[in-house]
Amino acid sequence: MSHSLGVRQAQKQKTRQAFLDAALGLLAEQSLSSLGLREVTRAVGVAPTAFYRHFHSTADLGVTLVEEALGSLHPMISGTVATAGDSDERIDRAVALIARHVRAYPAHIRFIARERNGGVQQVRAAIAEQMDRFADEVRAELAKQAESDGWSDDDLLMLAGLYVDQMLMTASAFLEADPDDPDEEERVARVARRRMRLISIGRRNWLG
Amino acid sequence: MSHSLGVRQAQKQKTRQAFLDAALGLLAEQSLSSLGLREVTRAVGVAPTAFYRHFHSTADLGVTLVEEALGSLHPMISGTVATAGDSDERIDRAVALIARHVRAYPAHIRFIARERNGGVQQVRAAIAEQMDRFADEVRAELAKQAESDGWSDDDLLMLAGLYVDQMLMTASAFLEADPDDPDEEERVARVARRRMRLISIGRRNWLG
DNA sequence: TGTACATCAGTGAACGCGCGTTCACTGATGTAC
DNA sequence: TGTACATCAGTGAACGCGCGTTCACTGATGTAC
Repeated sequence: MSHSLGVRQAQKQKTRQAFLDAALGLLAEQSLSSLGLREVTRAVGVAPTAFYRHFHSTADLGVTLVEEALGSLHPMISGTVATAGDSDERIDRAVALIARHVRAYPAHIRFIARERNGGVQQVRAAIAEQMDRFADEVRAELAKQAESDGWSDDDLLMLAGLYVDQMLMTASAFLEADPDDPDEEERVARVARRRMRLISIGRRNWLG
Repeated sequence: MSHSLGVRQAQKQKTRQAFLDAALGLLAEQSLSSLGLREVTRAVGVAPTAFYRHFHSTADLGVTLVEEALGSLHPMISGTVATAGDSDERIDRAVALIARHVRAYPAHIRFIARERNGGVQQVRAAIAEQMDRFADEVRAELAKQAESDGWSDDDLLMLAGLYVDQMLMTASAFLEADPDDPDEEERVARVARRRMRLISIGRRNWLG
């Protein structure tokens, strides 16, 4: 068989991914600024010095994790926006979509929520940049909808930012909920739906 | 003169406060989970062992900082809610109040925003508890307003939580703004005002 | 007021430990001919 | 296809350092009489 990558490159990528996965796992219980290089290599099962073949520092690894985590968030957000109109049924589906994503990628959500205001400036900057990009994509998506007639781009961006922040907060709230207690999850979902509904009502009556 | 506290107790309190102040200063640039006990004692100018006369651990110190920081947030939040009605003028005043508070206590805001999702579970729990109390107070305040006729307590709590989250996000956004660039600050304020206005419109038309 | 004893906030030496980083290395993979 | 050399991901020993925590201590403050 023919590979685009040689054996060596493939193995390197595999190790690199093992670093990212191990770090994400460790970050469930601590923040990036207290994550040690040796701790990560121990979890992967390689010598501490191997770390330097892939990253300059744990901050550098953190920036890479931002790309990965926000990459997984992307379909969740665009899916939610495409889904979320004003009808209650569409809001229900949007919130269910968020809940499903949180169950699929809890570590990603936790990482982004934590490090968005965390102690590592490079990572904060990377997250802020990606969130701004998300907001702009959501703005473009909203602009296509009929409800946005008469809205300035600036106002749409404001609304988009509100949606994005709200989604991340909802996702973060789902994380806190005990996965074995469906009641608790449903309570989070109910609040999220009503918040979204209130924002939708605000949107519908904006300038009007 | 007669004191309620002896010289010894007064000195102890002074040192304790010095620990809290030093820690808060150090936490401008890092998160609690990476804050070292020796780092704090060095900043205060006492021996490392003196720390144990006041706190069990840096996590314990963090919980105390939560009380202090959210104590300072309290007037900001109740002031904002009392101020914030639906009129544009009242929203302007509420946002200006937040901006003023951020300039007065930037370290408190940064600490709460960072540690709300941070790596120290005890501190996260303490913040969550206080934020829930805030939301409940805001709910009680909202209940007194005429606009809340026909609202269930549950819906009011949802709205209160939305307000509280929004205030913290606004405060956090002001923090990012370069204090020497009034344009940047004004941009943050404009977005915050419009978000609040949209929420107010949603409130006014809720169930209606 | 004066004396004798108790308290306790802050000290300073000592400890074992894990950290990040350096360095020269090994041996499998890749390349040129 | 076979050979000789280059590359480079991962190794393992070594380093100096700052960490959290222990312990017995000191000396100013507090209390009892």
